[in-house]
Amino acid sequence: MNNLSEQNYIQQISIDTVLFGYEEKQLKVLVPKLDFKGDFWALPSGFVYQGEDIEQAAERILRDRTGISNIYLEQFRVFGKASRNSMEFLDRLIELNPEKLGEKRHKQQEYDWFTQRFISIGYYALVDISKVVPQKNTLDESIEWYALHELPVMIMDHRQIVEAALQALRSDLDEKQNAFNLLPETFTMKEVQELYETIFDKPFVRTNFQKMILDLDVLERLEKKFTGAANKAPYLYKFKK
Amino acid sequence: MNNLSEQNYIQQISIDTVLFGYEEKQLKVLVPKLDFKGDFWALPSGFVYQGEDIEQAAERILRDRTGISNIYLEQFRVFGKASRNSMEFLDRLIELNPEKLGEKRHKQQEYDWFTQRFISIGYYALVDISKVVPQKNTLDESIEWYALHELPVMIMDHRQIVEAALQALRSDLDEKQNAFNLLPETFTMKEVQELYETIFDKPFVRTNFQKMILDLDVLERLEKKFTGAANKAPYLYKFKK
DNA sequence: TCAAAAGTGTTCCTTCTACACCCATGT
DNA sequence: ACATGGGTGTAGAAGGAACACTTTTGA
Repeated sequence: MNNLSEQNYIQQISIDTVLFGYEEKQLKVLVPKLDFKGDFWALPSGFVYQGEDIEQAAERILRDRTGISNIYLEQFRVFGKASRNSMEFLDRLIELNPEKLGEKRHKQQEYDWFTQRFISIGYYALVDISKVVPQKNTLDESIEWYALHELPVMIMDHRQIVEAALQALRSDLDEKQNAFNLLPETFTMKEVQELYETIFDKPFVRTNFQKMILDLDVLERLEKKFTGAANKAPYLYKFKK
Repeated sequence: MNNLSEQNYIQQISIDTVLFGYEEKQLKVLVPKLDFKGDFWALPSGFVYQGEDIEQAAERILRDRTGISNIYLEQFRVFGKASRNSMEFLDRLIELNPEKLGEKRHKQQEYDWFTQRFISIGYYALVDISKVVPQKNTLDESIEWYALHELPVMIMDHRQIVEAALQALRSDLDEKQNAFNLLPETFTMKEVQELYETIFDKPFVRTNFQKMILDLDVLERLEKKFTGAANKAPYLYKFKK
């Protein structure tokens, strides 16, 4: 990778993405860990090329980490405090990794690039977690799904960004009916209910929930799913796209 | 004013503001007209200083045109298409104003600054229109309130920005109860109803509207307002801040 | 035939809508 | 007194919550 400041990026704008997945009755967020000493976790982020729509940039950033195109995306907020830069984080990174991050000339340029004040555009994304094979990029030591309640401590304001993304998801859900993007192709009503209960962190009454969802008229009923359990087989549904 | 590119602005980021006012049962938007030949209207816009929060920038831009601080502001969307630049507009401006916009050296720098691709952060703002004395800045020929349905043709995508702002206002209104920012300190229930009818472009039933608004529990009832008309005097209300 | 879970129907209650009614005001 | 517009109460409709009932499945 060339020096970042030489690449054709727009200055001082970053994209931060919060990719939500759903598994084992938990909302999860994909978080890479940086390949440096010191345990640094950071949301999948990146910059915008001069010739690129911001939405394309967000798609690209997520495609690089998931291998998936056409991820469901929503822009939810811009984080634009003047104090918003990564100097503190970078200084600590350098302090803990003196061998990797020497004082060479081009490193200084990278430092200058990264420590600028950045205005970050926040996107959240929803994906069928089973479709994702998380991909490390060159700076990652690892990349993992973390349950919302077990998120690692992240750099800068990334924790608040996740929180804001969750709020946005909750308030978008009724209108956009986008939660189904977190489920596989087909699913049972019980799975939908558990998903909603997870997102809103509250229980729903089974029978009323079923009516409420079916009244949305966005699901198509398929064949029954025989699980082998000694009870009535539930219908499978799929989301009418 | 110095050359823009020499000022301490963040590159390629602009703030576009849609300032709503309310008067004569109409929603109005404050739109300056540029002091050049050719009838160019543009939303109040500006750039972000390096040491400035984006919210501060939006406040500053509106304060410069209205003289008012503490305007009610909501960030509503980022416009970030790669094709989003003002080259077409600027070329026409220069073509029509050759005497003002010669080919001097520093003009070229201005040209280069302005024709960059810009990512614009959209804010809408709500204000008591009677408090505003619109202020031209150095580039304005005029600055006027235009009713939503009588907006002049604006440059670039500014018309779509207004449209998006209006959508955002409508969808925020229930949750944020921010419409009262468009009214004076005190107002009657009828005025509130007319405002809502204007914003949503649909009628409300008087008696039910009154109950609905009072149930919000955000208004304080004051003394009656005697208009001199031969009918019961309505109460005045003010917004519990 | 039983337990467990899924699907449907029914009752009850809250909320919303339409409208009747009364109240205040100046002529 | 009465015309006009403002404020409140109420009956009916609609929608949501709670729960009873039926169906399906494998043991």
